[in-house]
Amino acid sequence: MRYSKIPNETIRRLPIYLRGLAMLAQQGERSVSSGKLADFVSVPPFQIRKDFSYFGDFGTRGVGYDIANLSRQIKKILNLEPGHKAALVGVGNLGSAVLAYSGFRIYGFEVEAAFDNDPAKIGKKIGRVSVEDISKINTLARRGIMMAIIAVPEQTAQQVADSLVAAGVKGILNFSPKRITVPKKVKVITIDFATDLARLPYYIPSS
Amino acid sequence: MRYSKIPNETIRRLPIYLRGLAMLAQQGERSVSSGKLADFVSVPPFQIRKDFSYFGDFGTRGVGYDIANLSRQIKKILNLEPGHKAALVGVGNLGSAVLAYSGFRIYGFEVEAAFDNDPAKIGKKIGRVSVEDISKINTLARRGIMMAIIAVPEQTAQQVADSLVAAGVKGILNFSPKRITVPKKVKVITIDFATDLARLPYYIPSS
DNA sequence: TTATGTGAACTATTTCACAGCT
DNA sequence: AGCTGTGAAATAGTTCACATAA
Repeated sequence: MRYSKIPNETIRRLPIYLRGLAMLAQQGERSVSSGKLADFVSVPPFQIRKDFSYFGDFGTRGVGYDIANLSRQIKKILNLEPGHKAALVGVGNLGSAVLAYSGFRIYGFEVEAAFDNDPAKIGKKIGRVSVEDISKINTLARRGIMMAIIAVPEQTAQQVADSLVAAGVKGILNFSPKRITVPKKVKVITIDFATDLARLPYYIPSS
Repeated sequence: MRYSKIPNETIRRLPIYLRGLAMLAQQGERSVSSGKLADFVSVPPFQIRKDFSYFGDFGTRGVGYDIANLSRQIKKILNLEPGHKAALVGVGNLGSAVLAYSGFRIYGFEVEAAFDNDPAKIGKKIGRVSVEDISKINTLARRGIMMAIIAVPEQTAQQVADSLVAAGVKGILNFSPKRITVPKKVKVITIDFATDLARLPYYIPSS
């Protein structure tokens, strides 16, 4: 089944596997079976094997997968080069949480730039980055930043998306519930936690 | 096809429709066709009609859907009674963003309680709620709160989940990347934005 | 006319069972 | 003996075309 069409769901799971592998490596493990990895990531073993099988033979029969090698392969598939840079737009509570979050590191990411339109925030240093005026978004291309995180109020989300696209950004992680419109070649992933919360009661039996 | 098994994906889309309807209502519209709603929510019209058809005949042929009625029906399906209460655990940047977010309102939600283990935060009033000591989680049942949002560092996420389950919580929105383990009857929805960011480069052509 | 509701075809994804290496 | 890799079956979800009702 090698090199056939890859399910989107498989791509969605790869970063989860990567984190599981990072945890196992940290525990000093060198190799892992699909069964053991399954316990870490809550994905059934046959699903894990099938997912990997789309890309190649990464394991050794009777043994399992070499953690370092498998991690390298997944990173290659996902295009995760070390030192990948992302920009953040909107340094409110949510944006600050994103800036403070260290969980991007295992994916080789760094949030390298932050923008806001609030003069009180511009110039402030949060963690390792200084907050820049939102009008400076147009410098992203020359700084080699092609991914951005939108964490602004929904009224300004589309406008920010337009600036980002104009600045050459190719991928956007969008926290605003407003569906933003971008050219087809730009990939948008939206995280909308109000809708996620809203479907929780459906799965709760009585009340 | 009425009353047959409902796709999970349909349930996932219902809150999105609800927001679209709320926006249309705010613009003074009283009725809407699947085609017009499609423009608002970026879901194709036939998908919208099919989704509704699992639950009943909500529209009028040749006319469309009555916005007020359709909203009421969707809320009933999702079990969204007005005044639904949720608790927040972890009042860091992310938790504060959740507390400040007004987008829950159209779903009839209110974040009614907030907990943290930091003495500097306990007792502080953020928006309408006072931060309580995390040991008070056990009061949730008697306060009629059955849903919770976990926004704590991943090391403590499982422990918090255990307390919440012990306190009778039936649904959890989990922002920590650690897969938390709960009894089967408790529904967990995980939002893991690092993994979402990590698959963005896959969809970006060159680099 | 106009727009819904839906069976049927199609496509995507998961699950299983087991052959095949090490 | 143990664990991977994968075809084939089963399940889930999407898309279409059109009969049907206002």
